[in-house]
Amino acid sequence: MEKFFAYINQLIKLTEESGQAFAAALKRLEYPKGHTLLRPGAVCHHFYFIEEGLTRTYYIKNGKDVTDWLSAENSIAVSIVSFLTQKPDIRGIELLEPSVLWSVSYQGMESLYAKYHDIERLGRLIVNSGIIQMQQRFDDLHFASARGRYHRLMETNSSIINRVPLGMIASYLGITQETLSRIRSLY
Amino acid sequence: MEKFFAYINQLIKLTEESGQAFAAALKRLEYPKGHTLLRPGAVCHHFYFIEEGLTRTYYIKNGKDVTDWLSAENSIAVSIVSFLTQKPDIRGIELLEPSVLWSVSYQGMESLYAKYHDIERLGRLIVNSGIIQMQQRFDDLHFASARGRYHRLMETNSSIINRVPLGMIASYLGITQETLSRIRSLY
DNA sequence: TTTACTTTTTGACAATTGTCAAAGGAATAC
DNA sequence: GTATTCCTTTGACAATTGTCAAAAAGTAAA
Repeated sequence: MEKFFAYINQLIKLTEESGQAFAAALKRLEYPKGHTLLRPGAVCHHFYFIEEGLTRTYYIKNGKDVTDWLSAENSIAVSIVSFLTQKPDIRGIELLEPSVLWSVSYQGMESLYAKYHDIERLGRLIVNSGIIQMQQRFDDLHFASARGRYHRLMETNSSIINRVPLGMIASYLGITQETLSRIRSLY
Repeated sequence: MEKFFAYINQLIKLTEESGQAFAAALKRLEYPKGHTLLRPGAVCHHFYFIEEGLTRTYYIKNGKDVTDWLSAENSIAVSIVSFLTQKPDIRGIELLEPSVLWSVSYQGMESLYAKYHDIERLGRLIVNSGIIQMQQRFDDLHFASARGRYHRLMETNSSIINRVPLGMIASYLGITQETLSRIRSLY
């Protein structure tokens, strides 16, 4: 739990009371590789802080498996639109490694938001950082060649690349596995 | 101002006091076509609600002008990452039509957040809707052909398409103007 | 080890999209 | 109304990436 609170403390210092209320809303989870956190087509009722491990958010498009997002230690895994709207989404979440997670429910967050101003602020700041991450991802994807996208990912997330099968990296970058394999063979 | 409050009321009902404080932080602006709201490379100190008109967020990449976002009446124009981080960003914002805007400063929002819990919630909900929009845009761009992206834009934003030069639509979709022109000639 | 399964690479070819150049059109200013 | 500028289309060709198929390499289980 300290890891999660270290993450939160980067965003805001909660009061003693808020911090305890927040801690009470957390649930520790431990699952093996391959475990499904969210079934595709379901509503995302929780978000997960990853203390240890690796998760993949994905969906099936035209019969093909597409990796939408990868989250490792000290970051958050969630099907963000489904969580915010509490509506079903095609995205599912699975574990690529055995993981230790802290889950927080949508209802739990709503209760905390209503009761504690500073947790409402925390929620806002978490979504802020989500927007910043999405914008960076978007910029990478928008105007760069397949090779450029791969090399940029190498620079910024090389540790994750070696923990994930090539096909998943390829669809994450918006290219085919064959193209990525060829890019890698060239340098 | 009613238009802006109608927009806000879809997200949350502010208290009388909060509503008045928020209203006091608004500034009405009226500018001609071509006016620059934010210079590329500067820090985005304000966001703008568009009562009437059309704005374009753009940046220069490899010497080419890239349209990043288009916002029309009843929506918000902002260089989101720069606004949230208060750091410079390559994005600029300009008016594509004479426009009536309501601006809110970063500092103004911070003061309101600190004082009013419900405005902090409003801020969170506005960012939520921003992330949902970005995700939709991202999904469109990630796995669809140039033609598919154009047709989807036609379905969802046909009104904007006819108000914006083709080259700007093309870079918004991540394709060249020539390719878009050819797509359109085919149906 | 042997087998079965998954992941990665390679080849041949097709489809999509980009680049460069030039010509039409449309809008605006004088 | 003509000139000027901006916007859009078209052509020819090149570059990038995708598709389909198969082989090779790596991993895990029996």
